[in-house]
Amino acid sequence: MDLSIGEVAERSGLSVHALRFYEREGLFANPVRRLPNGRRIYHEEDLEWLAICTKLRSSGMSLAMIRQYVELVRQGPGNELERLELLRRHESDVEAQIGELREALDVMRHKVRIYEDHVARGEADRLWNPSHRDAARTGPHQECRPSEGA
Amino acid sequence: MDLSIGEVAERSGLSVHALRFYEREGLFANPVRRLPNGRRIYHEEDLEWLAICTKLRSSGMSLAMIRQYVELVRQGPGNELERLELLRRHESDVEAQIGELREALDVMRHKVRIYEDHVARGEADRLWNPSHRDAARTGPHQECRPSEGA
DNA sequence: CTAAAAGCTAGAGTCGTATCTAGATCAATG
DNA sequence: CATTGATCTAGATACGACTCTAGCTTTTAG
Repeated sequence: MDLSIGEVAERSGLSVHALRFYEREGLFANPVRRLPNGRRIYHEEDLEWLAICTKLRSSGMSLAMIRQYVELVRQGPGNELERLELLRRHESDVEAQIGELREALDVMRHKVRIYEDHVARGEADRLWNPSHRDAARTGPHQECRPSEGA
Repeated sequence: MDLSIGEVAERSGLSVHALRFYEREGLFANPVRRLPNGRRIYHEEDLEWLAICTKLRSSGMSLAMIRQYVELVRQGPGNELERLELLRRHESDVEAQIGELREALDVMRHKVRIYEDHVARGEADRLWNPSHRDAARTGPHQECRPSEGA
């Protein structure tokens, strides 16, 4: 029924340190209660909440933003539009992130293909080496140009 | 022809501080030369290289990994397979990142839809508020469950 | 000629997100 | 009962990636 910090750490994947840290940072939806001896007690709902937090974290939501969200939730009903706005804001952040990643991926795939071609043809050593700038002028330079990559 | 650190900063989007920092960290493909008075001089190739670096950075490649790559490039021809391996490694990192982001996006879209529905129906205040745990037992709880989100 | 702007170095500070340490207490086990 | 392990607090430390400061020299504009 009641969970110790150690159990929650194990089941949430967060360290006990991180759990105490999250608590100090005000990231728990409901306040963490204590046993008479001062030890923290958690419940299943806390684990569920932590699962949400780690999902949001994994999408790059900052602890500060999670805290804003938690604060809205703790204020109780009536601010759903604000919560919605916050989520939508992060949603578009994540979409932008994905866009950037995909772009970088394209660049890298292009690089990889160039290397593969040249390695396959045994011509690898004709790739431009930017530390020998001359090569860029005298030989073919398939490297280190923004259009082609290094 | 020759570019000052200020010009490079402006055109690369990096600060002059960051440029000096990158240099200390060994992230330049060719060593940064100096004028007799000690000032750094850069060239177009450096800008091109920086553009690549910022692209890699934007996909989350660490400076350490960029440095590894630079070192391979500086060693000259012969290690193309290592470069390839490094790029492929990061490529799959990025793919994994995109996967995580998409997952988180799904979760959030689900949350957003729940909020929208309830707000639209004027039933927003029946969403579960995790700081009043009773509500989770007495009323309908469409919130803060890992399956449904908060 | 002077004042502002740009550059230099070495090193300190910042921010976010944890993680670890020391020293104390409490709980469970042989 | 004594050890071991879990927990507590407060505060220190780490790490990545910058960012800024102080104090000095050089360049440029008026």
